[in-house]
Amino acid sequence: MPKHTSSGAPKKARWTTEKKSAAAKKPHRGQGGPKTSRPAPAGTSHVGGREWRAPREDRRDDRPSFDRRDDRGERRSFERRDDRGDRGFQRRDDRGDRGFQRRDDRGDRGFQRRDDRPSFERRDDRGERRSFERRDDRGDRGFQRRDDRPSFERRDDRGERRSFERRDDRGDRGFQRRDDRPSFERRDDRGERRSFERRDDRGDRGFQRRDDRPSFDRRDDRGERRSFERRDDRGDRGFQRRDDRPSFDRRSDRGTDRFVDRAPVSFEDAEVERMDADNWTKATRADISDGPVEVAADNGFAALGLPERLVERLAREGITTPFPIQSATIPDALAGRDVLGRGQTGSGKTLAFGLPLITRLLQAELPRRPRKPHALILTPTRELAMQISDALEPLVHVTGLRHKLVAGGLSYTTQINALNKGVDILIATPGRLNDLLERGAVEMDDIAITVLDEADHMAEMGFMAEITTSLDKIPSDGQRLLFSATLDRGIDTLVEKYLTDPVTHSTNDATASVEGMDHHVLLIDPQHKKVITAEVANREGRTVVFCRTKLGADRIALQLREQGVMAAALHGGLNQGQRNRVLGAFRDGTLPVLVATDVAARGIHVDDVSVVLQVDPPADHKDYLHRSGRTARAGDKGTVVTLALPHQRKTMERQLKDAGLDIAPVRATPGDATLAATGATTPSGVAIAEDDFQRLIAGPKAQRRGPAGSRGPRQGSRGGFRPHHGGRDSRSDSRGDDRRGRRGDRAEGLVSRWGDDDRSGDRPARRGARF
DNA sequence: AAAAAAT
Repeated sequence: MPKHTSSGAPKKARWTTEKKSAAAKKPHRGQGGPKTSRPAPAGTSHVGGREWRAPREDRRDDRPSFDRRDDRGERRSFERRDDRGDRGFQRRDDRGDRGFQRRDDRGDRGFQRRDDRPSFERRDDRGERRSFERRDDRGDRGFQRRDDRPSFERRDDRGERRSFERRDDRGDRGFQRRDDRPSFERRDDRGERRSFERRDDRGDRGFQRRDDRPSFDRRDDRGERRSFERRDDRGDRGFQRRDDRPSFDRRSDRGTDRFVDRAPVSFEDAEVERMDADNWTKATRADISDGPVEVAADNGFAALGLPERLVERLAREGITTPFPIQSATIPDALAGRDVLGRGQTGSGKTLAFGLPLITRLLQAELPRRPRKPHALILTPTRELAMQISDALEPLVHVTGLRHKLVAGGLSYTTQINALNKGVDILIATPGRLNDLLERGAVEMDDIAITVLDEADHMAEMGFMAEITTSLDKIPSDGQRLLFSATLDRGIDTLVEKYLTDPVTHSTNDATASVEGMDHHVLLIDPQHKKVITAEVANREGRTVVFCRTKLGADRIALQLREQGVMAAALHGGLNQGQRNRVLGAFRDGTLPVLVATDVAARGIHVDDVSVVLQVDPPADHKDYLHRSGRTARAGDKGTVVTLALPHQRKTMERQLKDAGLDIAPVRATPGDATLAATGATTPSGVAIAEDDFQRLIAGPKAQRRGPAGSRGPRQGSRGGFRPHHGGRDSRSDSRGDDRRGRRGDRAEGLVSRWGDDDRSGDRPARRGARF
């Protein structure tokens, strides 16, 4: 029915394609139009006036695992108990609260929920309530899973057994889960410890908390000091665990055996690695103890109607003049309108949606409620989610709001705990978000603002089903912001389904982003690819090499190292710890060449990438623009080199045209002048020692024990990776009081350095670029 | 093909 909910645009090409493929995979389910009717009035401020959605049924059914845990209380520490009692009450309140409204609401949501459960009623209800998409989605997912999985080789192996049961009785999952996840318990332990530590910290932070103590909790969520304390605690925790539940330890150890090919063999190693990964947002805490900052009378952000606190915080970093995309979208977004924003790569889209989002939440003064965030920012990759989280952190911080990063590869515990405590802004990747939704750890009832970053990418096949799963749970009267450097028709389905009377802001043409760049398309012979790649990559400054596959990335990185160019691969086949370390090292400057799949194609900001080298041509012109956009950020210069084999020439020419570039491919051979013109030089040819490389990207366990194979001679705690103390380079920190000093010390790991260098005020050239 | 959840 509601096919014409929103403005015009009746094209359904994408939809059809998607439908087709879904139907092909899952023949038993019919097709249906997009559901979600959006009765919502357009363009009004929803946030303030919005009623709280009646949550739903008792959680008990939905989240057996939690209840179970509660029941099991024995092991719980004291803190835990307090915690529990606390939570118990809250929950009950919640429930009671809902009592009345729930009924109204039930038709709406209560049932949906039930669908997730294995119960019978569900079937009855489902037919109607359930959107078709949802079903397709589900079937789809089942299939996709299988197809998709191969790439996650490891998981495949691991999941083998499970996949059986899983698939057949997905609804049953609740039960299996119980058996399956001993590790949660362990994590519970971790959680406990944290609350312990928290206490110690409390005194520490008394000051900042006065307002409504966002900092305390937020920090807690982020585990900021964890890396710090962890060290002291480590042994401790080990013991506790052993005493408490040896059986679980054993089990999980067994579990990690499946990671045969990887360094961490023990559970502890894996866990430490996880924690490390989860740890890296932490270093970016803003320091609010700094004195007030002059906000110039002509501050452009103030003029846009943003609150003083935000304006001041931005000014503190030298950000006083909004970029075009920001000037264009912020007023409309502040007014509560749905926005489609297209701004060139590196043009500050994060702030364009981040600032109005924060502002509106601030104005709305929504009560913070467990598991019910008020805003959601969805991104296609974990790294991007982290980057956004870090970029917004200081702004969220000064407004007393809380945000939380919810993404795969990071600990569930911190995420769930944070959600339970109440979070305003959720920054998420689709998979983990859906996971947490299924677990009942997060609910969308109170989401008032939704942002889709890289929206066109999210609208592509592989993502669509997953994001609609989440988006369908969001009240339809909220505000929605879709952003990307390339917004094409692919997003029509999304726009139609989820946006109401959107305003489109397109600053420049999508191709304007390429202006600061030199583009070279080199026609080469296959046998020269390896050498030419090395020559182009061997230069001053940072280089990002893009290739099509994960194996390709690994191989090319290896080949580069063999030729004397220090390079490391970044792709989704690595665990999060590895991903973080590699990207951290690249941001850091310790790794000059990053060889990445398209995981790094969008949104990732690294300063001073001088060259983007595309060893494999991009899939389409949009990818060309996004990949290229890793260089020449925020007005900087950059070079883009694309290698094309003879048979790829035509494709490349078309892409260049579509991208609006007037570039002709030129022939190139190793050592040739064309190459030199791009800054290429001949590498030493002396292979980089594997040890040196490993040290560069080694995880914390390698620090303690050495690499998996040669774990004999100890390499001191200063293996280059984690200069825990000292080793602080001179970068950054235009403002440094003792507090920052402390933070710097403990945040020195490569991993936890995200926005750090970006954030320093002494790099005017790139000011604001990280946003 | 990649990405996004894997206890």
